[in-house]
Amino acid sequence: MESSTTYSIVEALTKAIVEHRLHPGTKLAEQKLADHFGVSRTLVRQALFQLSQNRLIRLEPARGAFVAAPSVAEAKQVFAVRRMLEAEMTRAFVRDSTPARIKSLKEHVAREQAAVDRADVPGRNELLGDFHVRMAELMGNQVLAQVLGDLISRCALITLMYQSSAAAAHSHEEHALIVKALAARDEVKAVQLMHDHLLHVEENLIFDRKVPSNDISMALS
Amino acid sequence: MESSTTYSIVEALTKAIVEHRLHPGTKLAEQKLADHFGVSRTLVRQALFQLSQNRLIRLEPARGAFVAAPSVAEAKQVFAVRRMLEAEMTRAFVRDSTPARIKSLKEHVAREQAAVDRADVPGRNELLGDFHVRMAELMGNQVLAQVLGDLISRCALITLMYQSSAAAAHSHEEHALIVKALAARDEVKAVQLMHDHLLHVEENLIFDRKVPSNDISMALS
DNA sequence: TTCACCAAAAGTGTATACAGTTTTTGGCGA
DNA sequence: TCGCCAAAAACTGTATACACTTTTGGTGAA
Repeated sequence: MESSTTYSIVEALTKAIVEHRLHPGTKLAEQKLADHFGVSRTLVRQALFQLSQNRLIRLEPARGAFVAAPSVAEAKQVFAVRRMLEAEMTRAFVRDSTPARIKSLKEHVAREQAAVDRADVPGRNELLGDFHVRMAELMGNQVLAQVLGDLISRCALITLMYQSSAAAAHSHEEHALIVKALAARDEVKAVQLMHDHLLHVEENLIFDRKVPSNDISMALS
Repeated sequence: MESSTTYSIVEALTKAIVEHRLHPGTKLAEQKLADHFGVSRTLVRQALFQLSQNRLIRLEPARGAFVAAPSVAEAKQVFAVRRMLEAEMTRAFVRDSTPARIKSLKEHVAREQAAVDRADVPGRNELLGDFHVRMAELMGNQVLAQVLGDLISRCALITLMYQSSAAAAHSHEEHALIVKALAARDEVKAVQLMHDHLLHVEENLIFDRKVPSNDISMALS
């Protein structure tokens, strides 16, 4: 079960949504997607169902699939959960940190820096989210990494939609500070920095945008 | 999209798996399930896909669906994440606790007590898990409640499979102590109790069972 | 002009058909 | 008796068909 074709459709749509080629509210008609990908509606429906579980789209009974437009309230809730989870994750990270783990995080921050330097906005945004998933992975807890990954992809739409470029740069700086505290094994400081970092990201969201458009083929091609 | 029929199949299978009428490793053939529920394979496949996302079953390409048998390692990881999340949740709960919330938790614990008293094992087990979800819901954070609910249902198989009856009773007592600390607004103690509680649940799991059986119709009827 | 209404078009929800793969079975030979 | 292989059966993966619902577009009356 579970073909790679379905997965590739999920990937393509995810990318299109996260990169804003498909705007919130846009209807995703099954037959149009099926034609575009050259498959039957069956596979498209599987993909849409999975995307709905990822909260990237909304399924309305008998009406179809629409690109999600997460509410401000939902965004705040997601960030609240992330603060809970990541504060403790940071604490645990310090408690059994190793030179290899610190090194890996430092390398990640360096990649962020590179993306910022060359003004690679999509690359930078992806790396900024991955920083947090990376920490989870380094702790060797697959479940943690997956849960956190879900949360981050769940608010990916939000951050990418509402985060200013300046705020993104700020995020990168805070990552560097967090790694520094981790390297110093300063538990209290690291936890505090992580907590504040997530608070800052949330505070810097600008909830006042608007976007039209709805051409599926154009967005995907 | 998303019919209630699919949902009812998911419910029925979830119940059967969690209540151990379907044992880990049992194959769930689509046509047999379709016949049993009186629907086409289409709906069964949707249900199976959803169950695989809930980690209650495993989908193997071209081979089919099997009731999941979570590994010990995975169980430990799930509990680690729960400790992280719930420690902070408890902290947040104390910080803005209200008499109504405390009352609601006390009532829940009373229901647990009732289930224990009348030796209602399935009811007790469900309530023991719900205690934690209840806390999340009371905080008014839907996302938190959902994430925690997923984690709990994810290890439902484990706890229900490996938890001794004595350990379950112990869980109930610890819930009562946690509520007491919450009512007293003793943040440090409440967090400590919650942390230890989850540690105890994990420690009391007995990883040495075995089960055969594979008759789908019998398990579901 | 605006609104209500109805028929046609488009779209979703479920069942079924069919191709390709895996599992089972039965028989043959060592 | 056991292992091995091929044919059959069973099952999964994808496409298609069809019923039912929603949307659309236009017509007529207020």
